Amino acid sequence: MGVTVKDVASVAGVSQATAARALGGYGYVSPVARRTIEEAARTMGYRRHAVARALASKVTHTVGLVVSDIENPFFAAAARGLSDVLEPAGYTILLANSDEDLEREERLVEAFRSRRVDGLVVVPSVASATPHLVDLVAAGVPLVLFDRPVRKLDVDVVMVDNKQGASNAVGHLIGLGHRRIGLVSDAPEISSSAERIAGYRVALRKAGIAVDERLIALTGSTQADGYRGATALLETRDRPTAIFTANNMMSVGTLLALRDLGLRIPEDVALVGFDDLEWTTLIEPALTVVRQPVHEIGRRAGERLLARLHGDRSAARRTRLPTEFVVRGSCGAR
Amino acid sequence: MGVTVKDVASVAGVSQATAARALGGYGYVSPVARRTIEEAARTMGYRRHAVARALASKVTHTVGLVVSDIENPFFAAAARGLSDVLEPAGYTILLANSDEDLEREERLVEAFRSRRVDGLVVVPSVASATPHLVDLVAAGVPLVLFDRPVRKLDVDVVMVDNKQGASNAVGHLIGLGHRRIGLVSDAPEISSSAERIAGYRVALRKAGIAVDERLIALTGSTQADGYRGATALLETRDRPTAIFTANNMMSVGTLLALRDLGLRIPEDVALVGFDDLEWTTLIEPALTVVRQPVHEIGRRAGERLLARLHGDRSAARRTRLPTEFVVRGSCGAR
DNA sequence: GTGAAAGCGCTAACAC
DNA sequence: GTGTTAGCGCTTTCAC
Repeated sequence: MGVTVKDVASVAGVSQATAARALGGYGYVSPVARRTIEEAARTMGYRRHAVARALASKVTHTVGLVVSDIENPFFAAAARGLSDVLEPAGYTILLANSDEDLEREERLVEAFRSRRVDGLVVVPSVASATPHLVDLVAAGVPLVLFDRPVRKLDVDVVMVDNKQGASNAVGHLIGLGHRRIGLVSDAPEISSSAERIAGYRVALRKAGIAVDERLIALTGSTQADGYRGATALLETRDRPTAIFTANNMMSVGTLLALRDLGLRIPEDVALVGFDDLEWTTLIEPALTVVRQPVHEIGRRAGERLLARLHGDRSAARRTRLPTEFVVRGSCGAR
Repeated sequence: MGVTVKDVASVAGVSQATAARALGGYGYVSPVARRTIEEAARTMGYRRHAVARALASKVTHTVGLVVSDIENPFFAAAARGLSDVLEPAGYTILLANSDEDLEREERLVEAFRSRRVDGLVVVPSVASATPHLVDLVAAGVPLVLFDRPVRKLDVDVVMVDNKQGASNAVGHLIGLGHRRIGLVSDAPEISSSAERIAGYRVALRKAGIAVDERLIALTGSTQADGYRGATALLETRDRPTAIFTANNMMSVGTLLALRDLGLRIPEDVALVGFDDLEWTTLIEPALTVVRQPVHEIGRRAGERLLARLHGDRSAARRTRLPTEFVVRGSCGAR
């Protein structure tokens, strides 16, 4: 069916090796032969067979990406950033969603390995070094962790300074006079969330405010979970005067809860969220947020992976990008 | 480095062919042999080599997905839907962004073909039958078009009834008494947009209202473009009393323009948008929208592709999913 | 049911 | 520079 290097070679009147060199872009080929071969290839409709090439060369020029859910704007943006650096470099991205489920993540990583990806970028579901990642690293497959580190796994990580970002946000609220500040977050098993929770605690402690555990709502990862968490906090008789939400899903859920309870922002409850999305300036008042450099995270991860793919054997690097605190109306500062 | 079928075979004391049959899950193998082989494979850490398998069997179990931009929530949701049906079926998705650019799209499709994907799902940048897609179809590679059809290309398409959706929306606005209804859309070269524009015209015509071309702002695909388009419409002395935006990007741009001009919704200008996203109920008033079944579109595309992959040779099918008109505050109906 | 042998289409030594 | 010759790891006839 398809035109092979061999076919092109025989038409061009050269050996398969020469045709392969010309078509594959490696080794020496005389300009004359090259032209003849390329001409033949074009008229014959030759198309490089990446699968055969990969089998012979042991390099697939594919990279696996495992995110929690590509529908989460944060991961979509990061995926885009990653693609923007990997694709021009000749790599194709294999995409999969883990839904924060370890078993799924294991299956996906395994599927990618059997497809012999040259490297992997994964958003780890759990913070401890699970076998599927340890084995991967032991086998020498380049791995870049995205958004979250994994304990005792010495690989490149690209993430933001979650603790600092959260602490800034909560500190800002404290500066505004708030003492009872609620936190709505998803599970601390997700290490980025754990760091944000830690940042929340640090800011309070630094201000000499005792952490009231009843003001901390730890829940699932969905918007509905955020809604429930926020509602629980808000329905107590001694409700918080301000809330910090640990990610965009929690922000949406909390916003909805606030509305359903008829609470005004920032008069009744001040709000600061993590993640800056398009709609944050569309709502009234606009949401004060901790903004992450979403594309940059993806790009950096791509660059780190490319370096490894190009043979960089230096020590694992932990890239911590700074967050930006964007003050708008919801915190009550204006 | 890696453990091969051959290695497993020699340890298990069978021929390579038998081991391959047991490990590959095809052909006959006695229960006894199978157990021995699987046991050996497990202890030796055998991992199937999908690349070699693909070369030999001519089936890669990979599917290429080309979207305009994975960051657009519409495409992210569709990608998720696609993944939800393809992944359980054993397929891996190769993802790429075309940015509505034909040349990029061509390069990406070519890259996927050289990787011998079993099938492709693409959101075509242009509505006319360009060679890269025609050749693909001629070569017998299953192709499913996503969101938009391509003229004279007889392949499966999964999309929504854009014209009907747009016409409903505009008709609703007319029913509310509006006569000067503006339209903010991206380029009509994008056929889904062309259909929405057509729906807008149809609704007006049906109501006996002459289409005023000055009320139609055709612009680029970004939110900034939408902002510019809406601003242009709104700054005329005889501005529209209502606006219909053809997609989520245009909606955001228009919302921002409205705010910057100090115009209230729906008092000064009523608004209805295409696409229903999370934030549409977060803003005040909530946005009245034409909702697309985003996941369903992706899932259907996946099912169509699976059918083709499984040998379905029936006539190309055009799946048109219905949209849903969701009335909220921005249109002024409440 | 199992084995031998011939590829799949390409890269990679190595000799010329 | 170019050709020869082995594979890469698996599937796939086709005998037995």
